[in-house]
Amino acid sequence: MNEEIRQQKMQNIAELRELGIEPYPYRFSKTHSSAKIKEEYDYLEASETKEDAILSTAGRVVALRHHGKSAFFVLKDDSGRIQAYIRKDSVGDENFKLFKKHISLGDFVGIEGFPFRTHTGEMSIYVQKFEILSKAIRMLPEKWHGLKDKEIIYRQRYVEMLSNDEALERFKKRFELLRLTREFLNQRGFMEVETPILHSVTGGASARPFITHINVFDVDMYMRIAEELYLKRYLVGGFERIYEIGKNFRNEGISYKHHPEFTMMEVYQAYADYEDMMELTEALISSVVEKLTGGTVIEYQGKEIDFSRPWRKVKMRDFIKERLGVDILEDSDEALLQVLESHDNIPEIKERGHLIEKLWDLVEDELVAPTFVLEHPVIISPLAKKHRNDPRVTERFELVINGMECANAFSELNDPVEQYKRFLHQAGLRDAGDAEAHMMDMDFVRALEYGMPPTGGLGIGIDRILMFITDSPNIRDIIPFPLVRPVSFTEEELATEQASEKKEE
RNA sequence: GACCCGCUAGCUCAGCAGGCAGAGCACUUGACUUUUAAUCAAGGGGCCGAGGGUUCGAAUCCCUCGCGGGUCACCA
Repeated sequence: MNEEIRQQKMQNIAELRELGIEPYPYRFSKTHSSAKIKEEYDYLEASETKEDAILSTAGRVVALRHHGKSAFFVLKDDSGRIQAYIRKDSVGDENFKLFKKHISLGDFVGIEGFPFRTHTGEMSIYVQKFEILSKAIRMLPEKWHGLKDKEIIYRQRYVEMLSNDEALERFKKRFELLRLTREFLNQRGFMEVETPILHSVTGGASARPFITHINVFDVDMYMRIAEELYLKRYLVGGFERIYEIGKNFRNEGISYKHHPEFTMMEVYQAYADYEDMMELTEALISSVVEKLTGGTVIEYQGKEIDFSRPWRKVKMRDFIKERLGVDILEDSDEALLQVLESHDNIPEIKERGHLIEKLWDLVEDELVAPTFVLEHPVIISPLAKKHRNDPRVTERFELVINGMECANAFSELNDPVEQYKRFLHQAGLRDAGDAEAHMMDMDFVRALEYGMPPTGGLGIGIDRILMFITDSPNIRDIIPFPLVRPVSFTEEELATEQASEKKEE
């Protein structure tokens, strides 16, 4: 970074200490957020003051305009921005000199004063006292264009948050979504539970896991790829309505819709089936979308997406047959492969399940509005119950929005013998080189042998839903601290080291 | 993993027929007591991502590497 500016900042801090002013003090009594001030004194007319309403607020200085014997500055806090006005005759000569010399863009400042509205109508605080709360050494990104460098945005998200107001709002929406989801489920009588993240056998999804090592047992373990199998153990144990919101880890590629570490919400309801889960999905997602965007029709990357209920339902078999002319239940492997070849989309593993998944991928993009895709074949659904009317398919659905899979649910398979057979088939695929096939989980089979009630289960990809709500083109935009390739910090260390030596002097 | 694009001041970006490294904001100094992308005057600031090559001369052309972005492939 700019060494000259850094030196100036360090010099500035040293001077403050000489004046007996601590640049990093301990606390400040903040009575009002910026938003609260604007709300509470909204009635003030232009040029009107409210001198008897002494209040205090604090935030980061994000704009500063000196005018000789007065100055305007803007404090940013987590509710917004508020302008402050300071003048020589309001704080005294000494304090004003201190302000001019030692308050810079980027610093945290606490102020006390009263609200007023300027001639031009801007709600402001007339500063009577101010206090340095934390000095910044680094310079803020440009005020007008904001921060645009994707590398800084992803690697130093805090810089994006502090400089681009939109970023703070985007992440507030993320946590608001989590809050609303919990509220919705709690209201329906679901209890939030937790399951392990370190698994000796991991399952519940088709994915490559991360491998880690536990020293006390001296064995490798997996980071979970799904919460599913442990949540169902709760059902065996006697819980009836549970959910978990947590991180899953999949050691696979990164794309605009894939991130190795992502947030999944899974819900399980005893005595329910996939139809009930469909109702739950529709109700939950349309409710949070409406609360967070203010409507049921959203604009996503210039495209209109309508979340109004009820959502469209298509059977996987029918949709593929309609678009590609091939029947995934009746036609031979060769016939399926032929269609894939004609679309230049040949899977590495030529097993029937993979062929079906590949065929689906070809048509999935056509679904823009939220659509339930129903009745996946048994072969690609090792944890779902067979359909009550057709043993070739399962009672399962996936929710597709704008070509992206956002939820997955089924009437949970609870027949232990059947589950064992399904695992065996998957184990066969693993042996044949499919690294994403499910692992045999004998403890889970044993759990089912004790009896699990008929259960509806549902998983929702929280990040993807959030992409639509915030109109974000890339999943990394709504993951606060996305995975980045590690880099060295030699330059940063050197600069800080020099500063620390200077401080010792 | 393959292909394409990018990397120049703290930030946003020019400069790429090869010829002294630029602007705006930010920073420093000064003026200014209702500004809001404040204004005015003066000034400082660069390993042009790294390394190698071509050339009298490279930010600019070529090669290798690093980091990032996008598209495709695998995956939710």
